[in-house]
Amino acid sequence: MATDHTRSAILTAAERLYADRGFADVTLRDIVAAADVNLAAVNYHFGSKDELIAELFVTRSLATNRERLNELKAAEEAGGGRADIGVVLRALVGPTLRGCLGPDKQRSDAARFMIRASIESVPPIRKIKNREVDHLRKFAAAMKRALPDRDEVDLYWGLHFALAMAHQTIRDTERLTKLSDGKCDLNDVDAMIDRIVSVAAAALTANVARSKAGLRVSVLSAR
Amino acid sequence: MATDHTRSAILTAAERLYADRGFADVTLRDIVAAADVNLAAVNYHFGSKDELIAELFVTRSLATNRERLNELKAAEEAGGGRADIGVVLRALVGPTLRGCLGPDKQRSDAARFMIRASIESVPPIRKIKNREVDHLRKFAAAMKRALPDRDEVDLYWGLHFALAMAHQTIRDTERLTKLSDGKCDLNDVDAMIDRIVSVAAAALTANVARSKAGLRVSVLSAR
DNA sequence: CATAGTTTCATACGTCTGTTTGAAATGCAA
DNA sequence: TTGCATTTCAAACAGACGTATGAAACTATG
Repeated sequence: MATDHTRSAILTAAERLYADRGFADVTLRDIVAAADVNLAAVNYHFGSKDELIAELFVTRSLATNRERLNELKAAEEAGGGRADIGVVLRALVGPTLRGCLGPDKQRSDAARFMIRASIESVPPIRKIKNREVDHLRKFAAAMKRALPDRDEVDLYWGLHFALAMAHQTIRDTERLTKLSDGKCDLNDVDAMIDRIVSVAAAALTANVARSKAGLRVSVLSAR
Repeated sequence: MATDHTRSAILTAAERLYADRGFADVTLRDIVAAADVNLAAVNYHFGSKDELIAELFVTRSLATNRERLNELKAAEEAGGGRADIGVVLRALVGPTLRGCLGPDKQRSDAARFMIRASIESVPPIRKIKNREVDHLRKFAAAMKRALPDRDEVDLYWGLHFALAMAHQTIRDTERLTKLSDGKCDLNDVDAMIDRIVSVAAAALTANVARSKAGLRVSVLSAR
């Protein structure tokens, strides 16, 4: 009651299980067993399984977005209303990557839960997820401020690619580890963030002098 | 019998449904309804649901890998045993991207099925998927031949990022379309492949003159 | 045509799912 | 304590799932 122990035990257990095993493989009975509460407690406290998932998602979604925007805002204020493109991208992918791969177990569950949610499309989440676009628009705007001369479409692609690299890196660490025989160090989170940000930033800045057509042709001609 | 109509109808319907809606949401009853065959036909022809999925995956996996390797081989032979890095990356991501987003409906189902399979980790597939690493090793080797001076670890990351951008682009076309208000054209598949390949290639070549440390610091200092 | 082998079909089985129920337990105010 | 509201609990529910069964329909060989 005071802290509603049962309720939060369910949330914690559910988040961890969903993060570890995905939505499809986890049943309410798994969750209540992990939380050590009665089966009916879920429906009593949350109404339904879907509402439990939805609550988990909105909570974490708001937290992630807040963290990203704080980092962005701090950077832009420090730069007098404009931040370097690398810093903008870092604010975008940093929180999630640090969360997923950092040492904090609770944060890791939370971040990995969000990755699952962004991949496995479960009905209660799908409805809410549209808001994410509004959130990303703020980053697109910051990127535009960082690179005012850059074609808008390039910026959207850059943002898209940055998120793609971050998500795939979290989701499929196993394959990269195997492929590289462990040479790609996935424990050094900061180095990894640097790598992703620098690739995305390079894609947006390296050839700003060249024309778009020139870039295209140089690749096309290699076919 | 002659063509085993029932068997192939099941395969076709299953592939389309799994591609559209994912593994979790599709039941055998959905599949047999779409294929217009009897429920028991699945177990009669394939043994079990898992074996059906496995057959689907193995078939498509082999086909994709063959297509990629053909493209790589042709390019390397044309270049006297060595292909430009852009061409190697194109052979890696091209077949899947063209398959998923191209006009051919059957191919699109097949490619999108493979994307689902690479994301939603269902037991019958997980076991087989380890072979993919062996397949990717061949591309890592080709990349090494294209860029012999480049640090091995950078190449693995580059390969990883190229696949990441390709997969995310296929999986989440909706978000990018919304974010860009339709300005990012996802129908022009070739332009999209160019974009992904050029970003990945740029990440691997643009700063070959600079030291790795230099690149890192330039980004780190922007924090 | 008759017969053996293959394929289809309706139907049912057992299990697992999310949800509901009504009683028991608990906490707290008067 | 008594009384009332909240929370827990064991048990059961209806429905959906993958799978199994045995009879019917079909195909093709002798």
